[in-house]
Amino acid sequence: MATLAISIPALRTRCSNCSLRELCLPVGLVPAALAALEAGVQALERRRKGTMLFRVADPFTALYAVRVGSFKTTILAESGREQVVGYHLPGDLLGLDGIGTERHGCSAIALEDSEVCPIPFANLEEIARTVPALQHNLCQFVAREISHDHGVMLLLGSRRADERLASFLVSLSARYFSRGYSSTEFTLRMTREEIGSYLGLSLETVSRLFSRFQVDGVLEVDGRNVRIRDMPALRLLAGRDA
Amino acid sequence: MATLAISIPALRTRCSNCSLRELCLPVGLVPAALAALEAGVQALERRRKGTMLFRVADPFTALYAVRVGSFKTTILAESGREQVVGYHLPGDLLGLDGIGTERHGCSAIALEDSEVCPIPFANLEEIARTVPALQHNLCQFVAREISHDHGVMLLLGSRRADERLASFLVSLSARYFSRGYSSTEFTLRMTREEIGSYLGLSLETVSRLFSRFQVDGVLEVDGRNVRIRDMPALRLLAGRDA
DNA sequence: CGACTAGTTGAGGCCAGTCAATGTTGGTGG
DNA sequence: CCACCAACATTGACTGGCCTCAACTAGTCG
Repeated sequence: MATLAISIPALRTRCSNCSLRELCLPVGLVPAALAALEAGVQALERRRKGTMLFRVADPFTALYAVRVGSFKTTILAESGREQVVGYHLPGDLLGLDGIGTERHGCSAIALEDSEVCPIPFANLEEIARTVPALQHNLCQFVAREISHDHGVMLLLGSRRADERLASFLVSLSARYFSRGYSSTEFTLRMTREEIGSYLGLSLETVSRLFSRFQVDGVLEVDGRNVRIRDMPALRLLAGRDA
Repeated sequence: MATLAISIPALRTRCSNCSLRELCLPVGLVPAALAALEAGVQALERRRKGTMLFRVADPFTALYAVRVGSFKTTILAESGREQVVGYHLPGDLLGLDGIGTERHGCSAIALEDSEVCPIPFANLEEIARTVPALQHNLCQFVAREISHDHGVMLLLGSRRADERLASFLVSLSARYFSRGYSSTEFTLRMTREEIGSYLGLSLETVSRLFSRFQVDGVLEVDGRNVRIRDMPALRLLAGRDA
């Protein structure tokens, strides 16, 4: 293609004009710091739907910022059973748990054709040495993941099935909203089985709940297209305890 | 007071001779870095059984290294329901999730009379700027917490009650062992209700399981004193899937 | 068109929660 | 010292929410 000469430089990551700047690692960095970060970030990488970005026990070399598309992260029990532990949208950072052990603790799989910015971790630490704000941001990102996981643990440990699904949808709604999309209408990128795995439920239970929510007038569901019709009711369900 | 002049230096934290050095933040630091870390660490703080070290939404100012005793960390659902999300032994770092939000995301409560080393976070970041190894260690600690939480999520999402309790005991056994204590005989510092809350089970179920494990010859249980009689069986139970 | 994947819905069973009674332990005050 | 109380723990009976198994439909792809 004649456009290739243009598209290659376009492929280079430019944190400074990235639309996700405010959601990603560069949050609040001054221009000089941004430039340093950019210098360490390589070209975008594409991943087709269903392919792996990294897998459990792979050596940890880089973090990945989701640019376009979405990913699930999964962990593997010794038994071979797999569980979804995360659902990642544009602006999210992937692979944070690898920092602790030098190896990835989970696998990341593209849920649709997607693009990520690989951020080599050695570079990142190097830059963080001279840019305290980046060091701070990095730690914050990692720590925020802990808070998030605690929320999921609360969900899995003490909520009923309908409350879990409601929480999942409310949280998803908020995440789409913060990315500039509709908070009431979106397309799920995961199967019922994957949602069930994430929420500690069987796929049949998830399916039944979608039906029930629709009958109750809380949702409009058409396959993976979801429209929230009664947000207060959904919030109530998500926030109440068992 | 004449003794005060003596007791104050005694109370000062000395990472360099701390018996927990290999489990705590100073892991692998060179002497010069250790000295810098020490300089920022304040006097030990004591907490009586049942008292709080910090509570949800408190401003985050410091990390705490457990020196003696044990703590539970709990989070609060909007409904007021409380769930235990962590069980912390000597050498563990408390409060990591506060880094992300400037406020503590959970409460820490002493399960027995305990002592902690408060590590002011502002100091820590300052030191980390000049001691890259410390910056690296800090990030690693935070990230390892994520891996740990993922393990708990797997437990809560896809394991049966007996598998959860077995996993809890195996993990506890390993943690005591790495601290130089017996891996087969220890005293639980949590009530059945707290264990249940951590594992997403009712206190009655936990109690019944302890009884069943005893009947099966896997454990010897006397209140909170536990002796593991058949470690392979316990591991088998912990590692198998539902 | 057949094979396959994803999703929906029904029937039945079991695991674990709830409710309740009782036992045990440790602390407190008369 | 003992009575009393509260917190913790154990055990039984019952129930119900969710899982499992299974059948059927719709959409997709070679």
